[in-house]
Amino acid sequence: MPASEKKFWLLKSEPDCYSIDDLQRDGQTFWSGVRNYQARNMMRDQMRIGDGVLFYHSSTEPPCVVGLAEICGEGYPDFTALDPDDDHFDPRHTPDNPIWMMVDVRFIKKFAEAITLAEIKATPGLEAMILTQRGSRLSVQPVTATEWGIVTGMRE
DNA sequence: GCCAACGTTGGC
DNA sequence: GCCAACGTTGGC
Repeated sequence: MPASEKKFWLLKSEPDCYSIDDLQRDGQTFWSGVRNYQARNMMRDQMRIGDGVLFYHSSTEPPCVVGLAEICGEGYPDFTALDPDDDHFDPRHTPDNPIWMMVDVRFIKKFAEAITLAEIKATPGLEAMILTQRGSRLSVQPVTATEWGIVTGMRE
């Protein structure tokens, strides 16, 4: 796709649940279990194959961006919502009326040294990143092309 | 483990 | 449709 159409995202995951090492091992995965409407809407309406992804580990010490990935499959119903035994089961979600969506994500690289949240907060140009905003809990966040350039440039 | 911030739920 | 109560997230 033309560079101007490429979008960028930050995806949070608790590494105990699914880490960058898991993604490196698997090559690609489905980004299931998102149960927030704002995040759902972005996955359903805006993510396109080839979009860039900052892979972020949350609830770690320190929390950090640990590598890069890309969108390799566009929004489709999250089948984990159908499974009563799954933590993310939602009885309102049915095959005919799906509520929750997921995308596919492909591994690109793991940083030799993770970029900590503190480092990001201290970097000029990243003051407006959603990640650095107080109280920001969104697990799927848009990242501007400028922010993407600055963050990825920190480990080149 | 604490707790601020936020999203969701449900009574009215 | 308001809003208090509740549950969750996630940095610290």
